[in-house]
Amino acid sequence: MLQLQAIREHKEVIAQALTKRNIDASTLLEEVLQLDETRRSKQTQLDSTLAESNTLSKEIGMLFKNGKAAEANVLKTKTATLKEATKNLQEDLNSATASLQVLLYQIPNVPHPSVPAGNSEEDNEEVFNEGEIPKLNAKALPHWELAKKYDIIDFELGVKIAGAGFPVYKGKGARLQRALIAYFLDKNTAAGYTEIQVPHLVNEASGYGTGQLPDKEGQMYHITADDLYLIPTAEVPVTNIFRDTILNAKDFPICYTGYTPCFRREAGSYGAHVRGLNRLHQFDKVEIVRVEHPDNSYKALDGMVDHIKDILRDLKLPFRILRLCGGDLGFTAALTFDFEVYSTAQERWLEISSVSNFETYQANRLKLRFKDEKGKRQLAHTLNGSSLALPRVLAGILENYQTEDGIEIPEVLIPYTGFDRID
RNA sequence: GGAGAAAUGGCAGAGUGGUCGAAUGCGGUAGUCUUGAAAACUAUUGAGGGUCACACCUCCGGGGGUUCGAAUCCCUCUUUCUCCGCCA
Repeated sequence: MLQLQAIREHKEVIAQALTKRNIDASTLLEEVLQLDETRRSKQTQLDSTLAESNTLSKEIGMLFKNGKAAEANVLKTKTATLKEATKNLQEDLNSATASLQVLLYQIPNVPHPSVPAGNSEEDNEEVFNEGEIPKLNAKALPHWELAKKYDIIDFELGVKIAGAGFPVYKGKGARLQRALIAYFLDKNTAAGYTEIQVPHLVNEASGYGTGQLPDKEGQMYHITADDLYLIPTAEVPVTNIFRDTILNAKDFPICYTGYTPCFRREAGSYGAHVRGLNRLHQFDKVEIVRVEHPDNSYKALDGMVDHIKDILRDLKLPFRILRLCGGDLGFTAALTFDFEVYSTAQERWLEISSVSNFETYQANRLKLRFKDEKGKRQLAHTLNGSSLALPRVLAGILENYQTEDGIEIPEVLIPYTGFDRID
């Protein structure tokens, strides 16, 4: 959520920056300012009415104490009208505040100056590319066929138990999943991230805190009986640790990592690109989350990007990094780098990580602040990234490491799997 | 799931209808003293809105109500603790 003060001061600049997302927010911003104006004037009226009735109440108290009941009763009738006015003003104020909130929820984050203009993923800017794309033999298979051939992932069984998009991992497939999770967590903790385990279900306030609500309402599984949501990413519970908190400047940087399953309804997804592990309703992911001083957040973002590069080098997977264009940028992000691994058998790039700086957008909703050096409170910056999402890493490994008679295991994972090939 | 008790500032803890945004202690910050530190002493120390700055308004778990006036009374929800039941 954008800060009102920023909108008041830089309306034009913000509207201009939002055109990169291909939206014209100028009327919306104008409405926000007008509503804010209304809200403040109602607030002022309410305040002075309350002040008046507070004064009267005190006088009435004094009069009763001094035995002047008659005079007190005269004042009482006066407070009745004030009370009525208070009630109306309070209602006006509440409705102005609520409408303002609704409007603010509709405005996405302002893109960082480096974000390229563009409409779709076609316009994302490749900023880095590394690793040899292996030459596979003609009989190379996509991972869903490999999964069947070596009996390591059973998609049909998942359909029977839950539905499409809920695979069952078996034998070495299951072990490889566990190995990847353990390896990622070890790698992240070695880089200074503190490992935590968080709830996999969150309440509504948490959904609003990180911006999944109301924007992505239909994409989360909602348990109506208890009004809880299954998390679409660990970002939600981990970042919400800091909802309604005031940190000290010396607490930075705050670095957390956690493994969770992620649940996504993926309503509206279809087609060949959702085959196999490419798009699932439930998948595993290890996430990194940072809370930073505003002065340091972009340096932190670079650090996270470097960290993920390092993991992919370890795994010896060919990858590239994209700077997302305005049209492809998530609602809450100011700048996002996507990591993609090349799937040789599918002959396409698979997104395996997304690293973003949200600046104060989430912090404003979360009320995540810190006391700066002068003791003044200001909003912190939040960042997060996948480190990494399992299914497509698994797909990349299966496809790129396949040989005619088995699948090799990347060297760094062997201590975790306890085997060096699947055959 | 049943019965009972509770929820107050960073923490502990007073406050049962008016001058309470809230005693006191601890903690934090600044200062005095000291070569330095500790101790002691002094001052200061919650959040949000609003204002150029004041004023002013709101907040004692959340929501609603009674009252001229609510931390204090009533209703409701949530959470915590104790006992019983169940249980990985």
